[in-house]
Amino acid sequence: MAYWLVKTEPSECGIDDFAREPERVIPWDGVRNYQARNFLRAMTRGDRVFLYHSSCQHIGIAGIVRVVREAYPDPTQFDPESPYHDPKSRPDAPRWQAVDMVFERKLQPLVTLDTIKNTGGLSGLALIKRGNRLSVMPVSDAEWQILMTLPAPPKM
DNA sequence: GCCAACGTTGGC
DNA sequence: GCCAACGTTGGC
Repeated sequence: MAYWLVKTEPSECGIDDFAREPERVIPWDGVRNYQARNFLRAMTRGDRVFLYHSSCQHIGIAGIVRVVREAYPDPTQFDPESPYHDPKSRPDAPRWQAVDMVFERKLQPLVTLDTIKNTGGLSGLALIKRGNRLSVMPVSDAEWQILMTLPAPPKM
């Protein structure tokens, strides 16, 4: 089993969208970056995934979801109505993949970006590398353990 | 809203 | 294959 981190804007699909219907299977689609796609392909059933909220008021890791279906062709790439439509992708050679996720738990309080940046042992996280834009990335066992055992973020 | 950093595109 | 232009990401 492996660990991952995915970014999302909570206004699109945040941890509360998972928590609201804990049994619901939510497709993780719309990834349109090759490196991120390759990480999606590497996910296996049962992998745990940090859900990171970006571009919002409370930036940070807001919860954990779990992979329940491994990579399959992302249907949105073939849907002309979808904002993720990719006219260059062909059904016999799909470019993009999706996985399915379910809710596992929220992290309260959320692990803020500031905490992540200022905690030892996390400097290898792609999330905090300079200018990083990767929306799906691996998290090592050690990094996962650190993030799961963090004390409450320090008062500023 | 700003803007730095980045990935992709397309002309050559 | 190069690389400038462009659109997007994402923190601030």
